[in-house]
Amino acid sequence: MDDRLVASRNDFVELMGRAMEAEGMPRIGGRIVGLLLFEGRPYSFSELATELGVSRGSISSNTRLLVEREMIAKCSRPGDRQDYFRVADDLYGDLLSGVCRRIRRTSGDIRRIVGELPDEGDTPRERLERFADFYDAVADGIQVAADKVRAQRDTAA
Amino acid sequence: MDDRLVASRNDFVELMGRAMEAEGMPRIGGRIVGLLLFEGRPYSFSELATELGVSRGSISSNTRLLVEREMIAKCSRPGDRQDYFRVADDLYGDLLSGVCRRIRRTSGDIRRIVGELPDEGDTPRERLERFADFYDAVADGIQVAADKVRAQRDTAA
DNA sequence: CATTATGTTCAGTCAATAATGAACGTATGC
DNA sequence: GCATACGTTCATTATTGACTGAACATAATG
Repeated sequence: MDDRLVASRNDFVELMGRAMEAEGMPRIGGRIVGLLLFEGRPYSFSELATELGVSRGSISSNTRLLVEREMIAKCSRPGDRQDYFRVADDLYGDLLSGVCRRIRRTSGDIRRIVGELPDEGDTPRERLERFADFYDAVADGIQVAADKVRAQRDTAA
Repeated sequence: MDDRLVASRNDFVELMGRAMEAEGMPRIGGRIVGLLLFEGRPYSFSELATELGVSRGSISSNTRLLVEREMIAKCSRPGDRQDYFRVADDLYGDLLSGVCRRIRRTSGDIRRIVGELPDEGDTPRERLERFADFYDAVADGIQVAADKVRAQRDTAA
């Protein structure tokens, strides 16, 4: 393979690793997604381990995590015992939905706390409600974006 | 202070601590913001340390970080040497702008890598461009939300 | 049945970084 | 000038969580 292409690929894989890390997930998870995205074809379990130079244990736990979050999908091939992985059909939409869910969980937590505030006295009820509203507004916005992405994909297909 | 109110406050402070941690910032930073938001009044440097039960060193580094990110603001009082802190006027908008900036940086990184791909041959150019487009679309959406939040605040005031 | 391929689990290691607290510089008030 | 209050810095400690690799379970293959 072209040297420059390899260099680009490594850059991209590392970039995705760091981006994933910033989202609070293991770096290797991002590397896996990056590799699959860059190459645009399924990779086998062992291929992932050798290509990324990480332990099989890491591949096992990270692919499981990524499949759970629907960022990649497991697929198999007739006459081949290995597990293969590819990027999920709706990777973009699912990325957004995940962010969305996290935000809504936080807003829900805030509202739960507000609900337990004493009724009388000087409480921060209104301030906290506005804060929760803010979170929900952001989640709404992202949800719209996710729907848009899905619509676009469905039209293209 | 009412016991239940104290309990709620601790819950909220801890919630903000964890939320901030999820955003890749120190937990204490979130606790500071949570306390200021809940109480709705400025707190002095020492108050923050004693109230949150953390070292003065932590208060120093975390308030600096939060001021840099414009999530809180330093304010002073005539005839008082202490530093006081309050939530920033545009906390919400700045939170969103921060997220936005991070996303655009990633999309820029992707486009830089795409720009260095060899011209000919089978390259993932189009795939990666679509990925960068996705990131930008999300950033656009968040930017809109941030503007909306600012507009709302300016009307209310 | 022995061997090999495959993926999982988990105890231990390692690295990143948050938090502490003592030492320090500076300013204030007595 | 002395004592005190305030905030910063930085070396050290503690914590967290990713990663490894060996042991394991399972299934295919000859």
